[in-house]
Amino acid sequence: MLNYTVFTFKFGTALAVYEDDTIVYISLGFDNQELVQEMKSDFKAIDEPINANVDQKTVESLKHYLNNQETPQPKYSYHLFGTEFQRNVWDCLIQSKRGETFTYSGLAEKLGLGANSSRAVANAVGANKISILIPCHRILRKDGDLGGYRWGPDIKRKLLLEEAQSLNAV
DNA sequence: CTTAAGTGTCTTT
DNA sequence: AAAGACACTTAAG
Repeated sequence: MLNYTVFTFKFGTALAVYEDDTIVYISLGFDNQELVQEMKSDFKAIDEPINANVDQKTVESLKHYLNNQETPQPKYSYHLFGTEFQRNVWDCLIQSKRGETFTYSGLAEKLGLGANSSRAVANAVGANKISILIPCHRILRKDGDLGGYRWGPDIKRKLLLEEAQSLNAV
């Protein structure tokens, strides 16, 4: 049974969908209604009903993670909806460390696709439904631009800034 | 600076 | 099966 919950965190509002302790979806934003709406349209292909019951333990640990940005937590198992290609791309990101950054073309090469299929990779990256846990904010354009971010460039910038700072602090 | 072409995958006809 | 959309990149005006 899927559940979802909306809560605030350091950079705004987050909506998480989970089943037991498996995180399935996280989106970020600033407006609760918008987040719920977006989530519902993202899950239109899924028949299962979504309740607003809150598993307090899951939510607390998730909040803690979002606020502290510690290294990926093994206790989360991710169920990733998506094609094999998309999961390959996402896996690359999940295995990345804090402070690490990529370009789309670099990621494409890493996947054995050749540097000019960057657009395909970008497409797959953009399709991810679990913000932060899939650190798609660590991807920058090759020309140095921030690039796009599904949940808003502001949040992306803040995340990168914080990761860079925490890296320097160590 | 701007424009255009190349590129692979996904979504929608 | 085909067309269009993309969180891109590179090269050429």
